[in-house]
Amino acid sequence: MSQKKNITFDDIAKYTNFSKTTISRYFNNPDSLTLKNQEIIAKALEDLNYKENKVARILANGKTEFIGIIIPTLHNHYHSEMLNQILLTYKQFGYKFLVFIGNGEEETERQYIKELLAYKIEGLINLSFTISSKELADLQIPVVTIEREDKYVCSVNTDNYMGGIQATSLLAKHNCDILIHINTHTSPDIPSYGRIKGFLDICKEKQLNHRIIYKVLGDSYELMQKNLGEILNELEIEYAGLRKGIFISNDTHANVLLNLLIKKYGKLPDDYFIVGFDNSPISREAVIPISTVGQQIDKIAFEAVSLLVEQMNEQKKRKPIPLKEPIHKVITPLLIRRETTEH
Amino acid sequence: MSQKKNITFDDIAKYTNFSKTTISRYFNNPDSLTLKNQEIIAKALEDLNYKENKVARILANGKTEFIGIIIPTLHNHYHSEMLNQILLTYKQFGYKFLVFIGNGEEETERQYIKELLAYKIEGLINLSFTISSKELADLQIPVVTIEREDKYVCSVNTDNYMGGIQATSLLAKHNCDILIHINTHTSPDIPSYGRIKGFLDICKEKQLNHRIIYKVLGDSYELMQKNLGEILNELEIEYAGLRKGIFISNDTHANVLLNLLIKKYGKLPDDYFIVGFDNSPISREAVIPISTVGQQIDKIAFEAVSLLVEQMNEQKKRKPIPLKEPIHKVITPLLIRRETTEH
DNA sequence: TTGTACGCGTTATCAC
DNA sequence: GTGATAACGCGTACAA
Repeated sequence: MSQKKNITFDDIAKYTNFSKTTISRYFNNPDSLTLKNQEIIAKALEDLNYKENKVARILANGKTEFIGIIIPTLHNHYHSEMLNQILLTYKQFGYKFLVFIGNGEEETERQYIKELLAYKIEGLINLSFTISSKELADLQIPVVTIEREDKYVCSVNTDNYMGGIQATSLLAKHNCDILIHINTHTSPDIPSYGRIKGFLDICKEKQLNHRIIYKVLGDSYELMQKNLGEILNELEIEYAGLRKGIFISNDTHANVLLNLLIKKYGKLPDDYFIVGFDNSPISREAVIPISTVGQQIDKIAFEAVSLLVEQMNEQKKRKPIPLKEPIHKVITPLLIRRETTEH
Repeated sequence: MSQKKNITFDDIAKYTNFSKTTISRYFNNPDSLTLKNQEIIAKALEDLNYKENKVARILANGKTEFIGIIIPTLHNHYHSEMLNQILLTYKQFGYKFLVFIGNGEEETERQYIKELLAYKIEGLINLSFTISSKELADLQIPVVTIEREDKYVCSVNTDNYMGGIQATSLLAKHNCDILIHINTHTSPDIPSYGRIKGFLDICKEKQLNHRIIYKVLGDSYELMQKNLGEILNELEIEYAGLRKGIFISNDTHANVLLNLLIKKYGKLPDDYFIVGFDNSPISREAVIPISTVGQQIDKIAFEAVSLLVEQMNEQKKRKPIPLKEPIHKVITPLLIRRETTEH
């Protein structure tokens, strides 16, 4: 009925008395046609209401312009904003994104990667942490990881070490008697380990009294409250009367800690100084705006796609020269001072 | 060099002395082969390290299994969580998602849709509000919209009217002297208009003293603070000494309002009752957990994809029967009582 | 159960 | 500047 078949180059060729080849050239190298003929074809496209079919083009020239993304989740602001910024690069680079949520399930993610390869993605951006960089490197397509183990593949990461230094230095500047870092145990292979190292290095360099509390705080708000409540009780006893500088794993945790203090004291006590990490919305939206170390997500995303595009372009050459060593880019974080350190 | 060409059905056919057809059948209808031959082919796939090429399959059978998504932004929790839940449906339905961030730019979004059509998406999910449902209906592919004007296309929306009723009833139950709804002006075509209507209907039904304040609160935290500060000042004067029940457009705004009150009084005054909307993380993470109306994002996402899948399946039949009328599904919101109403 | 031949809608190569 | 023809890799009547 009205379900007329799609218009193809053949139809246009017949309609205009050109050959398919010429129609193709109209799209890919219009200058090789006379202006007049360009107009004729342009009109034919209008008349017949032609719609391009990039699937056929892919099969013919092998370029999908697809980038695959594996991301563990979108539940937290960091990940959703990163995806946001990655997707926005379409405007600059023209690559389309096929997105999968990995959820930390290794076998599932392996399956997703297989599916992505079946769709002939030209490159992969991986934010998930389950699959080793060795395995990713074996995929034989350009790969860029963000903020995860990256020994064998290209990556873009925040300069976590610098972040740790910034946060710790800020606390040190306030003459805290004890500097405390609250975090989970982290492997030195993971970029975020740098935060711990930065904290330790500054403390040692300045010979500051310090302590690291390793604890898994949990996924739910209730668990975080419980666990941080316990930590807080301990700190209150152990360091009563001392100026406490606390550098905590992220802003969500910082906010929980802050709320516990506010509930107990009605305000942030003068002997507490808190710095979070991420510059996530909660850090501004908290009752008392929280000082934090901001990751430049837009830059990270842009660099990741750039790095991938470079490699994908290399792949398209007749004799691609593979990278000898993976490239690791590092983006400086920004220290943001708010009221939890400047009261 | 090591860049040997991709293995195709032809290679496997030669290797196994079957025909291409048989190899194809191995994938699409394995039971039509003897078990022994299945094993032979399976082994050959291993030996040659075959990787499937779905692009070629698309060209041959026309099924891309692509769904396009246009989403205005991922900056707020509602949108990123919706995308999250939509992407997760891959496990159930197998459709892959091509995602574009529209950013509210009409012409850009039109461009994105064109690109999606060129990749032969089988259906489109639109969360953006710029392009009219009339225009979307003309695309000639199944479309489902979420929480936007939907006159001419299928949609899934929260039952905003019910949400308005829930929030207002909760405030009414607390014997507020004045019920206030703070929102931006909303067209009756938009689902969220139901919140306003629900508020009004309950107020009229119960003959409650009420007022709606229409105001654009702004995008930045600072602007919201300023605008809500002004509104609050006015309320404090106008309704001094009265029990004020405030139903406000969303949890972010509710939190700003709450923080303003806490800063002024050190606690939430007894004569204030606040209900937000969305059940976004901030509503639990606020100093005083905020009562809110929670949208069931997981259900909305699932229903949206289901609805789309049904239509896409219909399209694949020999004689697709188009829907006479667009289907509009409605998901009930959940009232969540927290401390801003239960103090 | 298996094979032959052709189609899907482009691009690439080589002619003219 | 333009055209004929062969890829690209798989699905599918139809035939055997």
